[in-house]
Amino acid sequence: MFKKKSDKYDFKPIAGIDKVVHEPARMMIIAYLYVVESGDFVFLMHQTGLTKGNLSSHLSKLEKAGYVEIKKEFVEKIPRTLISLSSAGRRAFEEYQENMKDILGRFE
Amino acid sequence: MFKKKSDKYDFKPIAGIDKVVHEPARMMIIAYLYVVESGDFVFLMHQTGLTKGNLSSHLSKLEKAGYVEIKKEFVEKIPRTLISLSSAGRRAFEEYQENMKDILGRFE
DNA sequence: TCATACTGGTTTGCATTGCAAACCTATATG
DNA sequence: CATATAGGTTTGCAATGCAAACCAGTATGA
Repeated sequence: MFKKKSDKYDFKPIAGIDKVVHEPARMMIIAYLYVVESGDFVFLMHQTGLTKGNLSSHLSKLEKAGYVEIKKEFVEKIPRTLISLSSAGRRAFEEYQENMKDILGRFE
Repeated sequence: MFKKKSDKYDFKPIAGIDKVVHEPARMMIIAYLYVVESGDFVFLMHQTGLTKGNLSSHLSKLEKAGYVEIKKEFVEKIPRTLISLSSAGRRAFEEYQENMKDILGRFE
């Protein structure tokens, strides 16, 4: 997304940051999924500290962006929502990291 | 803001990110002011690519947070708005950088 | 001289968020 | 069978980001 050899004092690229990832609540979700590969709804709720309503809507947003895959399965008649990062989500998060590091690196 | 020796897989601190700095438009503004010490309204408008309405409201928000100081002076009868980062703003930005680097550093 | 345009902003209005409370459905429990 | 609990989704609201509309002062020009 950013140019490789960007002008050190051109900060306009900051405006192009991926807001789906940038939002802290979603960043937490993505960060967890990035390291654990897959987690269920309740796990994510506890790890992130988000309320369930909040978590639910952020997951919807991530799903609409194509960043997570949501599979609902039944375990002993109890529904279980399994969430995992899609390859697009993984890529988006890695790009986000690069962009942020690029920006932050300019102040050293 | 974050603990020094944070658990590598505890991402809750992400939720504590300073949203005043985190918002891309304001991050641009702060980034410029961080390196140039002081700039006027028109300069910031061009450097950030923000519309003036947008810039104006973000500056108000930064001022209310105590992150910038705004001085209005007259130069040859023409009003000139000079904006500079306050020490609190400078500190906030540095803390933000540390926090983000801490987080991003966990995925290497 | 009065209108017209430009510069430098601020305010207003709207569409989009993030958030939690309220709600829904299904299973367990007294 | 009432009531609680688990696992989510939907609803309602307050706060945001954004640009269009507005406003004041200065220069231009017929």
